[in-house]
Amino acid sequence: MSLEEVAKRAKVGIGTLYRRFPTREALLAATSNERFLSVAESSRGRDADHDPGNALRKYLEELALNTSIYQNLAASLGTVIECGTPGCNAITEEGHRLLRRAKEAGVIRGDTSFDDIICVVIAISIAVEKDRSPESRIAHLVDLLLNGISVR
Amino acid sequence: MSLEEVAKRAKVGIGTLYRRFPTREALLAATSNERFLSVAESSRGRDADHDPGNALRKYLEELALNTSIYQNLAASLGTVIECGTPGCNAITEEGHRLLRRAKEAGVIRGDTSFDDIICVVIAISIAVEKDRSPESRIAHLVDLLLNGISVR
DNA sequence: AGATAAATGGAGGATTGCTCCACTTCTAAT
DNA sequence: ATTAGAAGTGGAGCAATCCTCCATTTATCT
Repeated sequence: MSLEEVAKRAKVGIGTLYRRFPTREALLAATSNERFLSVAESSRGRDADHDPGNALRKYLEELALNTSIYQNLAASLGTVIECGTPGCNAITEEGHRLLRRAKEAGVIRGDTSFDDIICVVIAISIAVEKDRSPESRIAHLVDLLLNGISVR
Repeated sequence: MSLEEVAKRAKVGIGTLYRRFPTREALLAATSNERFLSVAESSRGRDADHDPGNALRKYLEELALNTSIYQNLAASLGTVIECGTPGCNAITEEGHRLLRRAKEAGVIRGDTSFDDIICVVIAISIAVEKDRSPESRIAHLVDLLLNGISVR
């Protein structure tokens, strides 16, 4: 979808669109803001049950699901997530928090970074972007991330 | 890099470029053909030592490394790899073979598909695309894929 | 040589991104 | 109510790129 088309549908001029959202990423971030806020919020609620491993798993699944909804969001997630909207900040903070707690609880390897995780969420989102109901595939891929493909 | 620029540097007209490589992916595939052939070949040689787990690991590392070399190849790897050049076919066949052997040897989960693996190779390649010497980061991410982020 | 086939180059239409500035609307001070 | 200045808006238009189409050149065959 071209930005001219976006402007037309929003019934504003292309100049106005560019002033409000200087980059495509800014527009995507704004579009996903509430969605991201709600992912972060429901994750915060879940953590109350003191199961850091499961909380992390659910967070990853929901983030991947919400990232795969808008075409082309997945590929730019790395940039989008750094653009400072409340939703992006909430997602980032919550991710770091979950990772820290999971490490403290000893259920996650110490050498795992938030970047590692975002990298895999991007991959999962790209992979399922065209699926109609991607939930089960996402669950499978998140499971691969958590447990690896090796037999235990 | 625009395709006009590619044509100019190759000293052919833009029409000729398009006839020989109808899509960007075809051009990328042709560019990477020898590289992919050599990855597949060295992987075949390695398998002689009857360590399927290690052979798979090396294959993944080399594929990710060679995919991250050309800017923008990573994001289209899924399409590129299906385009039928000898290199792409060799990579695909070798990947399936390694996966089958590793499963037979009981070192890889049965529910892991070749698509799952390409998906993660894409992610890894995108993540390290801008790194100067990505080898160690690739090794880390491949290790995450193989062993998961959970503590064992 | 002449006819036919194959390959080539690049002009040009279409799309999209993005800037710039003439114009409109709002704000607030008198 | 008037008006000067600030803030906001719209869209014309340039630049970049993609890709098609066909006049021309080059190769091949008899």
